[in-house]
Amino acid sequence: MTDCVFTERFLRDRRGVQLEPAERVKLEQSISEVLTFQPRTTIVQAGDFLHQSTLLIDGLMSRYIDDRNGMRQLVAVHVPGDFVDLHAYPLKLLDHDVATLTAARVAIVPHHALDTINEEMPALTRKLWFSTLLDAAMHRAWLFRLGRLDAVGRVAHFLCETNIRLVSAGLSDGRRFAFDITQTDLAEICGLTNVHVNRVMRHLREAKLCVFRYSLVEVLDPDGLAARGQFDPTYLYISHDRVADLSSIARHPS
Amino acid sequence: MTDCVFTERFLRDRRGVQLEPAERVKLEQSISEVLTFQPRTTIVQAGDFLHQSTLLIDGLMSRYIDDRNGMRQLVAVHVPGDFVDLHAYPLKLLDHDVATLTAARVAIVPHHALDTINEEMPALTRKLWFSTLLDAAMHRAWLFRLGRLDAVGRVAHFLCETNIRLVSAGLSDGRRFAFDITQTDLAEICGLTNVHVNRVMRHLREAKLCVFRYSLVEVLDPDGLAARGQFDPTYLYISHDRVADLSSIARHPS
DNA sequence: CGAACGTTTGAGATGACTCAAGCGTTGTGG
DNA sequence: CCACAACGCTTGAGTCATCTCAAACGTTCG
Repeated sequence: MTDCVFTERFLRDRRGVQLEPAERVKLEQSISEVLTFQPRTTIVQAGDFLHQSTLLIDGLMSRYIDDRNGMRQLVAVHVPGDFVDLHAYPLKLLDHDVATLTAARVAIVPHHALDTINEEMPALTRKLWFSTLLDAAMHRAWLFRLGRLDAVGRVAHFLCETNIRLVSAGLSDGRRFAFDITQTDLAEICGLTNVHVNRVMRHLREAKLCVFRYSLVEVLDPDGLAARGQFDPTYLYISHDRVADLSSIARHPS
Repeated sequence: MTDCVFTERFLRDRRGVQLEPAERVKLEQSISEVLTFQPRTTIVQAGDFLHQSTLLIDGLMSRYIDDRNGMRQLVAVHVPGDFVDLHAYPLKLLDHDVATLTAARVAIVPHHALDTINEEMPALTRKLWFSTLLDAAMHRAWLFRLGRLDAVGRVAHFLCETNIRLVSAGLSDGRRFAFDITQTDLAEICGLTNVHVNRVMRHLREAKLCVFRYSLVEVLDPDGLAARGQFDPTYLYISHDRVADLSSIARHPS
């Protein structure tokens, strides 16, 4: 019996797509190897033809698009449990780069294994499909953030999103979480300059909403931060019962 | 033999996912009805539980998120051939609204028909999956646009994208296309105010890059417009041979 | 200890916004 | 057929959020 340690966090707490035990075993058996990468390592370049996808086990990863002048826009940040580039399975090549932010441990899933799942396990296929659409839903929330929020709102919204995702992954207690990225990363996420992100962080600190220092995010006022960022977690498709837990965790952190 | 008039444009010219005749027939047979909507009609509200998806046959549609103050951010614009809310099949409920921009004719595909495809036609399922990931790739291009381009660049980028998509759909000759949306729509797409979009359009006109008037977009200088918007169409996954056609069409419009 | 990197602050420039008004076009009812 | 309302487009003036450039400071690591 396979020990399902690698896929443990995949689709955890997501509405209506809990994996059946057999599905989880199948997925675990689809892993060909487990690799460790250094921080800031590019693992996929835009345009590469891919024969495998990457499930993040530990650490943080990003996906990004660079412009002609070396400016960078992050289009996703990935936390443990995310199937980072599963979309490369139907797409075959990507329109963006994929890199680690921190040191990261990942499970490699060859596309021929996904072919087998696609042929033989339609229900699991639909759950994998769901997981790529969760990323698309996050893209849309990011579009809202960039298009309609001011600088403080954008950072607040992003921090709320990350907090909830990390609670789901068991890596935040709803009030504090380790988050080893720089203010420049935050700028590339929120479409701002690093200088302005610094001023935004000071504002959030002085407003007693959130402190981010020494790679640690402390959410002082979850409701206030969510209000400032107009954050509504519906798009994360967290199970209803789990959402209730999250609010209570945020009020009474362990 | 079913006449495949409704799905004709679906995945047309997309790299590596041409539909087999049997797949096209299956898809066509999955359509339960064909409906016509007035302009500016909301057809799905965020949070609705959905049992069907919508394939756009004629007209323009949009997907959008509204903020707390009535500001709106469009997250997608759909052209004929787009399977507008296919992602509702795995997701079951959406995180955003869906509405027509112009009058629109759509084909309705019940989810139980997609269940059959999911169970019996894994190759077609993967192509449907691909089509939802194409939308995700467009989301990412939009994130780049909002995060890293200035106002003129954002509008230029969007017009380039729309031009290429409409060429693929057979609705642009690469130089001119009918596009019945307002400057306020353009503002909600590009994260700007309608007043500023007006100034941007004047700039594009005076720079002899593009004129948008009377619901008609005229691309005066395709290469110049693409350069101004840092537009690279790779993310649209257009077939290679077709891309060559497009460039030549742009140079010698029919 | 020095180099590299990330954070913080200041001053000045600028792109986009807000508010306000006028204009053009379209559709409708008297 | 005209009048008017509704809507979208255009322009101007002034404000403000964010950017740019520059320098200093703190932290980490070899």
